[in-house]
Amino acid sequence: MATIKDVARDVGLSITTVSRALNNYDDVAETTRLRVQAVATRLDYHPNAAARSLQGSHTNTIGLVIPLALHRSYDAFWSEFIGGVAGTCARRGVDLLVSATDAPDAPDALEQGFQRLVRGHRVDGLLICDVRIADERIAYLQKCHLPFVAFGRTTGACAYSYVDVDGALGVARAMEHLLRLGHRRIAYLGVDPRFGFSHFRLAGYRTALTQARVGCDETLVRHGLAEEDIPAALAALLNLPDPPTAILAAADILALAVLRAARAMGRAVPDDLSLIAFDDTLLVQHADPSLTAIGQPNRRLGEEGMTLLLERAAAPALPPVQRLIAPTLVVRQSTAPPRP
Amino acid sequence: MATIKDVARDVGLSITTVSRALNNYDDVAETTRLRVQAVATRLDYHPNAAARSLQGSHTNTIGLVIPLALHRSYDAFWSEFIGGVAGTCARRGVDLLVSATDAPDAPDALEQGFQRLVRGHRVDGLLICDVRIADERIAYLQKCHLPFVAFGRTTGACAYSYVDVDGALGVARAMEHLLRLGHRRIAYLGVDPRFGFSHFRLAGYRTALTQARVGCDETLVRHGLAEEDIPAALAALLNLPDPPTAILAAADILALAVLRAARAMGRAVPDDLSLIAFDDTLLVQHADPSLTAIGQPNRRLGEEGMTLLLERAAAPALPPVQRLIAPTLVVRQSTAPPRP
DNA sequence: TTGTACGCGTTATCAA
DNA sequence: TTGATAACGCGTACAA
Repeated sequence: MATIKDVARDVGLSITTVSRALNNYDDVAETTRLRVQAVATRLDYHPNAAARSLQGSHTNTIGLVIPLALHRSYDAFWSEFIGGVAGTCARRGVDLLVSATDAPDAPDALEQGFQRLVRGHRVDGLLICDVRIADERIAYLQKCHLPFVAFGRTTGACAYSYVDVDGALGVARAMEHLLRLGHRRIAYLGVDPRFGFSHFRLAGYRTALTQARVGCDETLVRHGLAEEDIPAALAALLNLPDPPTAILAAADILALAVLRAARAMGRAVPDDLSLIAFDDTLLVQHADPSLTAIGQPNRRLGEEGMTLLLERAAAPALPPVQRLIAPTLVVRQSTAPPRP
Repeated sequence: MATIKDVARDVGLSITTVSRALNNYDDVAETTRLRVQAVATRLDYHPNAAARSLQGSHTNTIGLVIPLALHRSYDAFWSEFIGGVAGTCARRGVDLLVSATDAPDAPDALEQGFQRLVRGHRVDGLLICDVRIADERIAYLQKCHLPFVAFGRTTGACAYSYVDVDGALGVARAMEHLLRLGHRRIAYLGVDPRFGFSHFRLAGYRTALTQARVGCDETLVRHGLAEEDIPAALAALLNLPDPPTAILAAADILALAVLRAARAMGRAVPDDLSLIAFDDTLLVQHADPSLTAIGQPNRRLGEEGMTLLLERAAAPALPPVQRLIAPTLVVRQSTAPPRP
């Protein structure tokens, strides 16, 4: 592979001049620049990235930290998100280093690969995903003074940049839809609230009921659920003295499980029971009946996160930006007024 | 950030000794090694990756090239595949550089980012995805003498390493299942056969019929289809004088469209029409009736590809390995004997 | 067993 | 406008 030295020898100039010619310095004769460029092209010269980052102070590389055990690995979320991230990098000509590390609440999470990235000067900035409501990586990165953007947010107020879905707003819109239809007994089924997104969705549910002056009946709230817990949870809800007429399932997989369980129990959706899903995936769209759902723009989340990060990597002094993306409610066939 | 020089000064030894102590050379006193390690830890020293790759001849980094426009972005394929790739890298301590480039048949595909990786010495090896039946990247990489593994394969016989799904075998198993049920008129619906996977699935269909001495009726074959073409294609097939009794849809999205179109035309699956999908996604499993499908282990594909590549990056002289992964047929509710 | 000296490919500083 | 030289951090012949 040709180095700058080969080019210099071939064109009969010093290494210095070649470097400046190729980097568009303005103190080099135009004819010289042309000669140099011609030779560089002929020799198929490309600057060595390692030498560049060793000499300069930046690497032209950004790190993306994703969980090793991909939750939501069953749907298109990560495909779309990573597509957005990688596409943005490609357009800007930055390289993308992907590091899959253990879940951030694992005992030695900080010891994992992602520390290699920051301490080995591998990257100019980091986009960290799967942020938990308490996440020690935030403090660590702040201490390192490495530009970073979080996808997701902690609960504490803290001055760092993040992009996140406004889960509470999404839930609020869903609740508003149900309330307007006339529902007053609305149950909430969710996954582990230690996941940031789960936490904020649940919070949104409670807020929405309070603001609507309906009041939040905690017997209608079940979280920490997995798909297989749904039949029992639904049965318990429907056997209450004053059972819910609508259900908000804060993950698409849970919603589908509710649909199946309801059918097995002889309840029709939406006639006997309205149902809304969070996560507007193909699964939800293809269900029968198709489900009313809260959707988020996965690809755009990746794009926004990376755009924000690239700005900050270029100008680390920029103030933090905290951007909440509003989800959309898509009304389909699974919601209707409650039985009179 | 601490460099090796800081460690050397602090421990009162030369840079050389520190380097050897940390890299486990055996010509350094054990007590010295311990002292050095203690100081390195205390100073939070981590070797600079750029300096290492500049000095040595390798980068400890592997490149993954994915299409910029992710086909199959609607399902979990890329999530799972990338998860397998990234997990394997993480376990081996190699960094993963992801490059999203335009589709390989774009006019300037080779000019895209992925050339930066190979010519800028950014990586020790490359895993390229979305390989077409004719793909100029193969020849280019061979010329560069850069270790690489393809996910997917070209049609021409060529000595390079690849991992791919044995699409023909998958289809053969599906056909066998249908033939055993008694079907003789089996239609094939597929996407653009310029995609390698699509090409081999179609080939498997023809081979299976020939081997079963049923003969391949080309009027039952439609390819280059998208989801929206399905209603018309199905109508045309069912209006044939001797219509098919079973359909093999070589992509899950197509299969679901067939299911909907059949229902709209008043045909019951599987009573009037048997249906098999290729790609055993959640969508297919949750369909009603659930679909018999050919599945591939997406995560394992990523793991196998990266494992193969890491072997070759470590020992470039290793002979090429071409590994075909056998898909699995999962029989569900959408297949039954034809009406008598 | 340890230290000296050099080179990897590049850009920046300074002198010509 | 151009060139000689140093520096980035590390590994490694070779010498001590």
